Amino acid sequence: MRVGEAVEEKKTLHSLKAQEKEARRQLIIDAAISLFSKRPISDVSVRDIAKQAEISPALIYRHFQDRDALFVEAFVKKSEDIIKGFERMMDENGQMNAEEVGVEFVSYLLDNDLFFRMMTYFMLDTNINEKSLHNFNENIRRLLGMFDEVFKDKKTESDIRLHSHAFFAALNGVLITYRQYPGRTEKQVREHMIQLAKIIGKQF
Amino acid sequence: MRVGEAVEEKKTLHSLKAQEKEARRQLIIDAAISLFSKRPISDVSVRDIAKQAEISPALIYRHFQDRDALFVEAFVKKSEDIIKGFERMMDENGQMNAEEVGVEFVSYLLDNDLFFRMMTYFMLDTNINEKSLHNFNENIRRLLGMFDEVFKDKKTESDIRLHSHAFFAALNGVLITYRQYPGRTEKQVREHMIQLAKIIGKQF
DNA sequence: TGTACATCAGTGAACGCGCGTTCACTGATGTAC
DNA sequence: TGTACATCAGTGAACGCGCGTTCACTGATGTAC
Repeated sequence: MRVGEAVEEKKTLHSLKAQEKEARRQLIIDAAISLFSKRPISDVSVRDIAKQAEISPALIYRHFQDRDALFVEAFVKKSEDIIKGFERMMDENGQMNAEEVGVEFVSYLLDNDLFFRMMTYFMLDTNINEKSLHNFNENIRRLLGMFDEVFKDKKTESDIRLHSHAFFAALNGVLITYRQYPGRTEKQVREHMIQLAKIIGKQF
Repeated sequence: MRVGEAVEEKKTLHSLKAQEKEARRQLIIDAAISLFSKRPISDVSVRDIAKQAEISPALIYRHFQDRDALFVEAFVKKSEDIIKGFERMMDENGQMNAEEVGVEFVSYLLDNDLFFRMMTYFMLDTNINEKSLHNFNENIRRLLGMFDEVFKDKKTESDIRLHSHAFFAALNGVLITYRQYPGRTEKQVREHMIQLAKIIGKQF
């Protein structure tokens, strides 16, 4: 039994260690996210992140292969948080029609504008590794699942997913296209986007 | 009269000079565009552009205030070219309904993918000066004008522009959202986007 | 027509900087006997 | 229980590089008298 106990304890110690390591990893990722929220992603350096996390830059390379790997993990984690937040909001609101969902979606993503800043940043040139990409796609699929709910009574089975795709893309387009509307205040931009979301929602 | 002639000649010489200068400017801009087409915009340096234009890097600063000014001019020029190309295509095709326009738009911008790469690049952090922004907006307005044509019989006056905005944004969204569809070939992505453009076109 | 001077496109090399990443080391903790 | 050794998180400084931009200069062309 003693041998068994020893092994048990060793396992626990090891897993505690692993947990600590994971926690430190997350601290680094959180530091990155915090900086991404404050300024353009391309202006954030490894040194900046180390400083924010109050560690040496060298330590980052004990947790991540390179700068890109850290950036991608931060992106995937923050996306997940944002999508989960939207999910929670949808649950609270209960059943909604397309117009209402559209308005909620646009409004929520205007409040969480890092989502699109990250999306566009990573679309431009970064190569995302298999595992992170899979993780990210899982989140997007959940998001599309929420859109499916809207159409589930009105369309035939095979059309549902296609309409979700189209609706989702259309709302993304509103958010991206009018982001920097010249000569309009932030509030006016928001109102215009919501108006467009309503128009699109009505059609679907 | 002699004096008058002299002035006339001087003017001409001066304007010839100015034309030459403008031509050299355009060569630099074209070199930039040519590199943007080949690789990620953020990977293109002033030295690269100088090399492509077969001039010294220092000369670029005799024509442009700084790197960003050159990048923005290249962006505005190429956007204009692409939008003009679309305009020409629309003219050739004659009157079209929303579904047809949607498919043409998506298809054309897939062939000219630099447009969205530039759009997203410049949306992220670059500050565009007043004059260039004005120029760019003029082009976008012409584009929206083409969309107006689609709705001009079906909607009331005040609704036309709003519907153009919504339709334009929705199609942009399709192009941006499914750009990097995991596990699909370029051809499959194109087909999916066109399918979505049709769905959106039908609703409008 | 000839000459002194001004202008300006154009250059290659250098400046100064910040970046991602690695090096060589420290010191705390765990392990084996 | 004490001691020698292994492991590994963590560090500050350094490496090497490429960037945007400027410097100090050249040489061709135009201008004035």
